[in-house]
Amino acid sequence: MAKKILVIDDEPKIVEICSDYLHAAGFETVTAGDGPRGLALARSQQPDLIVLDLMLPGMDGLDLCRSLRHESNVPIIMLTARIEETDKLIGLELGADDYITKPFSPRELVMRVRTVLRRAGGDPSSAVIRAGDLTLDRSRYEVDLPGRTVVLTATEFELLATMMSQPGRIFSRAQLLSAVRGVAFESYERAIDSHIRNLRRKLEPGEYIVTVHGIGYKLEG
Amino acid sequence: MAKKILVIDDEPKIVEICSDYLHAAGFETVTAGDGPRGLALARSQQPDLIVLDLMLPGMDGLDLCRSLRHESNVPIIMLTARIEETDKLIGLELGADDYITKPFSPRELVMRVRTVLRRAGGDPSSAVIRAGDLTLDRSRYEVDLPGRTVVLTATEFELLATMMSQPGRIFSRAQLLSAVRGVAFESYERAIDSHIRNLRRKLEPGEYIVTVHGIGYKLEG
DNA sequence: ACCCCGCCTTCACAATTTCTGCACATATGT
DNA sequence: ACATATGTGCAGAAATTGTGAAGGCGGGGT
Repeated sequence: MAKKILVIDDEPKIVEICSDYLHAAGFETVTAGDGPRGLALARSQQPDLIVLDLMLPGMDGLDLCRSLRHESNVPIIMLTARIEETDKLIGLELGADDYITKPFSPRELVMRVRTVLRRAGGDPSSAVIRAGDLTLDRSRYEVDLPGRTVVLTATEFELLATMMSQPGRIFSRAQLLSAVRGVAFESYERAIDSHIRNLRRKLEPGEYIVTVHGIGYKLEG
Repeated sequence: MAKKILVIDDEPKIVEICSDYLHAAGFETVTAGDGPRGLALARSQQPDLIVLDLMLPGMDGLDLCRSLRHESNVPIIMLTARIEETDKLIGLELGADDYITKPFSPRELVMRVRTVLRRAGGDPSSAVIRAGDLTLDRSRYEVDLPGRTVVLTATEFELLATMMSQPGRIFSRAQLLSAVRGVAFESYERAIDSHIRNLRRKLEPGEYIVTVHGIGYKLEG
């Protein structure tokens, strides 16, 4: 299946060129000319990668990048006008996966897109997972939320990690159970309810876990 | 002076990507495509840090990791395949300084390399590790804490040194055992419990060692 | 060679933490 | 209002860790 790339830039020319070359390289593309529309498309289209201009009218690319990072782990390639800005980007630890300085050749763009996709494409379980203002660190077995660190039990931790790996996706109790206890584990599915409750209590007053009546649970997203 | 990084992986593309980004980040790099060559380079080049793929032709990455550990204290970052659902502790069983799951982003690699180097950096000449209140002196097999000096046994010392090398990071019993006994010695994992207990008693009344139920132990931090 | 002593390992059992299963109260959707 | 699904409190079950004690092994001294 073709990977979907979202291109966000205020210069129609740039957008068109990027889109054309990415198409030619076998990618599906979606485009936006400003920040707000880009953010909306990122949410509705769930692209596999985003190419984002640093300078945008209406919403700064920097803010947009930060917003996007809060909701998903989608790979982002930043387009920057100057080399100096590049240093800032790295220094700020924006969370972009790569950057390209303008002017750039379309060939280079395609190459970078392929490269980033190859190594960042859908990795559900790295040591650190972020979703919204939750940050989960496997190597420390801790979850940070604004202002404090929460200690979770192993089961609660795996439960949260599973949901955080794909914010917004709905998981059935059976799926959550197998994620926590390994495959084919016969048990009372509603034991999950108890763990969800304990998790919610520890995450208070935040409302992170959403109940989907009749289906299961999901992380807000 | 630029730090020298040795990258060992059988996939030329991976090696190239790592090498490029490390170069861009100001490191000097040396590369090897298989285990034996990697071991030889580690000996002849004496790199400041090694990035090592877990899966290698000719010589398993894990064996190589152990061999390297026997000869020097060079920091090692392991590259591992995607974590299986059932194997939530794969990262803890490696006995390396850190690990990264593939696919990974270049910023993540560079960040981890910097972190590990900073951790291991200190002054190589004085075998002293500090973490919070604790100061550990390898040349004397002693630990200083506020107000007094405690004498430890060899096992207790290595145990504490391992945890102090990365405060806050969790270590499984298996990992602590291999850190203390060199390799993954087949032995009763809960022997670690006894040493932890003895360590705690000697460190009283401080609460330095934290139990993470179902996972292992870690140093506060 | 023999004994003593410190250290590591192992075991059995107690203490503690976490998980599961229920019963019943609430909430949701038709 | 009815049928179904979810939230909650709790107690027993299950799993994990803490602890004290005993045995093994090896080094040093006699």
